[in-house]
Amino acid sequence: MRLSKFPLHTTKETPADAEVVSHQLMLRAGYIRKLGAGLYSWLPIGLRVLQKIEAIVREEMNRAGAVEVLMPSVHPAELWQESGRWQQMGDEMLRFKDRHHNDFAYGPTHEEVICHHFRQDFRSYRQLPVNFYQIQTKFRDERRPRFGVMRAREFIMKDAYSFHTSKEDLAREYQNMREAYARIFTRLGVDFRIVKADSGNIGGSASEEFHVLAGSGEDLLAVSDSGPYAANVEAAECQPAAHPRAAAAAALEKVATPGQKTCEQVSAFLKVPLTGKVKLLVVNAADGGLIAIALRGDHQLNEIKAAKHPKIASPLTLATPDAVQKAFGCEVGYLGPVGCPIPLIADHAAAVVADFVCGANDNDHHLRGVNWGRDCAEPEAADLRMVAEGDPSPDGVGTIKFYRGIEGGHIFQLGRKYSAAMSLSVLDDKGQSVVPEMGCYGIGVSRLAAAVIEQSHDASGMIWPDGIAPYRVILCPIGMDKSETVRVAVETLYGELMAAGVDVLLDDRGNRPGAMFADADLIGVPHRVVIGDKGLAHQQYEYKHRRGDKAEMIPATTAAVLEKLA
RNA sequence: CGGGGUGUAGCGCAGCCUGGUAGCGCACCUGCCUUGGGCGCAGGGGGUCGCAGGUUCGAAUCCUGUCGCCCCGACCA
Repeated sequence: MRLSKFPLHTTKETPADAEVVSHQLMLRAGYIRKLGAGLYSWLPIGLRVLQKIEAIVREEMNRAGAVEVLMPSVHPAELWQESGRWQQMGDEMLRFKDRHHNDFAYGPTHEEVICHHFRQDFRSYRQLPVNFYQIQTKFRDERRPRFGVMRAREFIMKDAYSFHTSKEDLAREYQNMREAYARIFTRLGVDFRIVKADSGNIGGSASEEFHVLAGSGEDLLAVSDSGPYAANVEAAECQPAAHPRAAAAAALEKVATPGQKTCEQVSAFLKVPLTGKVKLLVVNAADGGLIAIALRGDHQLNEIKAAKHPKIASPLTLATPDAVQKAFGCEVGYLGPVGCPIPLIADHAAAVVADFVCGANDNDHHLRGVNWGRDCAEPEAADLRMVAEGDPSPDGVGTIKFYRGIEGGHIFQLGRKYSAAMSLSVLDDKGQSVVPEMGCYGIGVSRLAAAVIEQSHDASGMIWPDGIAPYRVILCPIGMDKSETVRVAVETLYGELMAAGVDVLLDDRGNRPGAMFADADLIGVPHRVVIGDKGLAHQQYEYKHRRGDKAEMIPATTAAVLEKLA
């Protein structure tokens, strides 16, 4: 492609509202343009990258035995009412009516639609397993779209849905997809981790996320420093303490702590470490009443784990200050387990603290030297807290270290949640009707383009791996308009590279060298060849890799350039 | 959804407090010049100041309403 015929619009200045580097660079390099909040157009140069990522995804999905389909973005409401998600999805699902006043949704995901098609055509176990995938536009009306295409409302997703006659076969396909995903992420050239995940809204049992590691990532990952364990902090378990609780040594004592409400304040005021304090949170219980959760002073509640506890209301909601005042007769800052008027569950770590400090259930007072079993009832213990950096890994190998990641893929074993709700069935080999097991597997294709940039850029711009670069090589002729020698040389090279099937970009706009180099660096083309009178005088081109800091002279032949690309 | 901010040329911004000819940089057009890291000089085009009301002789500027966008939080693929 000749740049003189290609609409490339780069800027020196960074748009004011772009926060993360990928968003800034995609705007500056003319990859994307904003249409509205969370809505982006892909311009020609950006679309080439998107299509190359799609091509890799398509190749690996096909290789893994999945078959491609294409389903509509617009879904009749009836399907979503049938699964029950018309109500559950809330405002995240965009809804509208057609001219007949019938309800529709713009699909945020396609379980309902694929299930509908499955039941139209599938009757026998002989037709299974099957795995359908598509690469298609989704819309999720995020409350706060941000970071450009990294968290857009409309985005491109590869979603796949598999159907099986047994859990074992589902587990086999899940593993197959896991391997396909690992190949995809590897081919994209990114540093990634596969982590255990909470399955959230989609539901189902086993689920893992594929995260591209990046400081700007919105997810926090708990990864063992020396073992295989890796989980999203939302899903990371915490093991009960390996050591039993120490025996009570201190006497119970009530102390005045005027105005000291937070654990940090009390800890500093009484000069006890945060780990020697127990705090109480009051949340709404599953039975409609209140329930107290005891955590060690330095720990945070994991709301997802807590909401799964049978005694706690789901979704988890904090009790109002008024409700707490009414139940405890004091403010939120002075709660403690001694004389707790409502049921109490303690996190494993809080349950093994001895001689601890806690609120006295009396304004401006705390207790010290408190011990479970002696001063209050032995608590029911559960895993309720957020994992912390430095914790032992739950699998016993290594300690937990935190990383930030961008979720690029998510795989689920759904089980029969949707197949049962949508009344799917096939006959098995004994003529019995069975509800198929389902898996689903997603990749955020447009998000991955941004994620790669987050991991691979420098002060001058993007740095694409060869496999997904918009063009692999850019030719920069110096003084092309003046020098016939340069013009002939670069035209010849350009023609021969095109003939060799190389994605080559020729900067024939007549710019000065500085401007050409700045654009080449910004758009991230991995290989650059400079053709000038100086080099040609010695039958040489100048070659530079985008990652290299120095250029080198190579023979002025197409073969020498092709060798660099190999 | 709660809190904060912002809307002036394609982009980045000043002007607003204290009402009186709408400006700067980049980009764009023309000419000359220049050609190894976003050249230089000269000339030029482009804005109903988000929208709707109001106050005023006069509103980008003051008032009211409304919409868009951004940030923080909560929530969530």
